[in-house]
Amino acid sequence: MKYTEARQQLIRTWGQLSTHWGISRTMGQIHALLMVSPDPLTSDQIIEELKISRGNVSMSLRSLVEWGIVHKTFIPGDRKEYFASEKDVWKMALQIARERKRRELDPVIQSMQHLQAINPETASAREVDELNKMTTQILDVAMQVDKMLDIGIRSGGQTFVRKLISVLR
Amino acid sequence: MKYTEARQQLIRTWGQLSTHWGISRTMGQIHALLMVSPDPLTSDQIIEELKISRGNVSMSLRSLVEWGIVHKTFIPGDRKEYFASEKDVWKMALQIARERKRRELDPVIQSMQHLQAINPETASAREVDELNKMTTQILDVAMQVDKMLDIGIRSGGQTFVRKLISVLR
DNA sequence: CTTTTGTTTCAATCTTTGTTGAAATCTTTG
DNA sequence: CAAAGATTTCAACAAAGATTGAAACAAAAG
Repeated sequence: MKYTEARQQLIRTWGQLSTHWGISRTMGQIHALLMVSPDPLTSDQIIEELKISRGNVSMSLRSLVEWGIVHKTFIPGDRKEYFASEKDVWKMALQIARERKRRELDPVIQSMQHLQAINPETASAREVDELNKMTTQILDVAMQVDKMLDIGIRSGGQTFVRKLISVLR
Repeated sequence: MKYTEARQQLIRTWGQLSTHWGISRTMGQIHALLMVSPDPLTSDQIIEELKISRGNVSMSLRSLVEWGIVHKTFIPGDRKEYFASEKDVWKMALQIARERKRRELDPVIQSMQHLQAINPETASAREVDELNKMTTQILDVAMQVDKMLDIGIRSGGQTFVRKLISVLR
C-alpha cells in the first residue's frame, strides 16, 4: 500500500470515528493529519492538504486546542503559527476522557443529586419508588465511572489499562 | 420537589445526554420515560406523555430494541405491544458499551490492521515512520480497550467496576 | 372476507449543525 | 506609523440529521 493512500485512509477513518464523539468530521481529519505529520503544520498546509476553508481550519484548531489534544508551537524566525498534535495515543485518550467527564458526566451527577429529594406525597408510592431507584442507580454508576476515570487520569493511560487487564484477566 | 417535575427533569437530562452518544434526543427521552415507569408502556402512552409523533415513537423504539436496552412485552388479552426498559443501570451501561464497541471500535481495529503494510519506498523514511508509529499505537489502544470491555461484559458491570476501583485505588 | 385496531414506512419538512468566504482584527516589520 | 502578513469572526449558505403525518401494511375480531 502506498504512503499517500494509507495516510488518506487514516484521515478518513479518524474523521468518521470523530463524528461519533461529538467532534465534527473536519476536526477529526485535521487531528489525524497532525498526528501523522512528523513536523508541526501551519493552517495553510492544512487548507492545502484537506481542501477546507481558512475559517473552518481556524475554528477547528481552536476547538482542538480547547480539547487539549493539539497545541500551538512557534518556529524561531517564522511569523506563522504552527500546530502539532499530542503523539501519545494513551495520553490523548485520557485527555479526551477527562474532557468528556467534565462535559457530560459531571452535569448528570449534579442533576441526579437534585433529584434525590422527591416529595413522596406527590405521586403513588410505586411511581416515586421507581423514580428514586433509577436516580440512585444512575448516580451510583456515574460516581463510580467518575472515580475510575480519576484513577485512570492520575496513573496515566498505558499503566492504568495494562494493570487493569492483568488484574482482571 | 414534586414527582412530576423530578420525572421531567430526569427525562430532559437523559435526552440531553443521549445526544452526546449518537442517540437522538427523542430516543433518550423515550428511554428515560420507560426507565422510570413501574409498568411497561404502549406507544400511545409515550406519544401522549412526550408529545411526539407516532412515526417517531415507532422508529425510536425499534432503534432502542436494536441497542438491546428496551424490549417488547405483551400483556395477556391485550392486543397492543408494550415496551419496557432494562432497569439495571449497570447492565444497561455494559450493553451500550458492547454495542459501541461493535459499531465504533471494531471498524477502527480493522482499518488500522490494513494500514500495517505501507510500502516504505513511497515516501520519506520519517513520514512512513511517523504514520506507522501512529497506526501501531492506535491499534494497540483499540485492542486493549477492546479486551477491557470484553472482560467487563463477561463479569457484569457492577462487579467489574467495583473490583477495578478497589484494586487500583 | 371485511372491518377494526394497531404498527411501520417513507417522502416531505423542519431543525440543528457544519462550512464558507470576505470583512474585521490583530501582529510584525520596514 | 503605514503596509503587508496572518488570524479570527460571523452572517449567509449548505449539509446532515431528526421529525412528522398520512398512506400502506399487518393482525385480530366479527
